[in-house]
Amino acid sequence: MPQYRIGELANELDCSVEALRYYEREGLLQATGRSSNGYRYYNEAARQQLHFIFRAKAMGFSLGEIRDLLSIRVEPAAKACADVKAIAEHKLDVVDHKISELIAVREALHKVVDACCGGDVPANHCTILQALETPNEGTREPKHG
Amino acid sequence: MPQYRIGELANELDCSVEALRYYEREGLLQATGRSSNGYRYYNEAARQQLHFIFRAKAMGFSLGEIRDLLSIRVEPAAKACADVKAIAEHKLDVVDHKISELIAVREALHKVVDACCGGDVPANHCTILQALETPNEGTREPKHG
DNA sequence: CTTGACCCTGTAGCCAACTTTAGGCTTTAT
DNA sequence: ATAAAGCCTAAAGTTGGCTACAGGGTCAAG
Repeated sequence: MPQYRIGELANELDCSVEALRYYEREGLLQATGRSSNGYRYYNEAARQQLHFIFRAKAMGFSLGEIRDLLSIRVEPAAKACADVKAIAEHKLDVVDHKISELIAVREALHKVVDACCGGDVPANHCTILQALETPNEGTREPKHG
Repeated sequence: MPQYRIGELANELDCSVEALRYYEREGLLQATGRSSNGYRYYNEAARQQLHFIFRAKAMGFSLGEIRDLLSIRVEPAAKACADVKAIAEHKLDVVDHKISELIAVREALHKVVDACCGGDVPANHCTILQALETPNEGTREPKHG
């Protein structure tokens, strides 16, 4: 059963030592124990828990949400599958919402960029600036290509 | 020509008084002037500039980028249309990148949510937790359809 | 025996875009 | 006359997820 010192674990999972200490403070990952000299050590289970944390982070969960997921993971019998699914579904909603907002932004930017002549011409009549100034929505139609 | 006190302008454009003072400190929106009592006042041009700021913010520009856009707006003859377009196109790239990242996240979440029974059953074998634990990437292919 | 890599704690700093707090004027309404 | 509402400045606090620093102990190599 391998044991890791904090630097080894950080190295192996490609994060900083400070991040691991931070996770400990935040209650996401306790060290397995301390050596007689006070050094933290971690076992394989801790390594897997850290892996779990990174995977959840990559899915867009915040550290707070990950803490919730971890509490379920540690004591899975106490919580229903539905609870986990609810957390994931909520996050899915949030992500969907963000995506649709960003798509709206992209469309607006696209219109505005398309409408711009982009020439080496003073920006006196730049349609991007105009588009941002008009009190109504976006660029309606390019004035002259 | 209407003049606004800071609270009136904030009210009209639905932001906080503090935000307006912050924009002033950050060089985004100077008050038109000060009354004898020291109160800021704003004219219509200032109101439009604030409107510009909000529209740009809604497009995903940071305050720093908006400052750049404003400097162009304030002195449009000094900058070419191409400069403005470059800023907007760069932002478009950034937005596109964010969108594709979020779509990847959404797909991963979707798979994981779909695979979960979601029942009122202890989470011992919750597929979401399992997916977060598996050492390789994501859900590759459904095990059995 | 000393250098350097590694570890410890605790606190402070970073980023953006504000918000809050503290302390103090001015104006408006009663 | 007074109280509420609105304005002023300057500075500190907020959020999340760390990173950096100060000051010091531990440990293997040369």
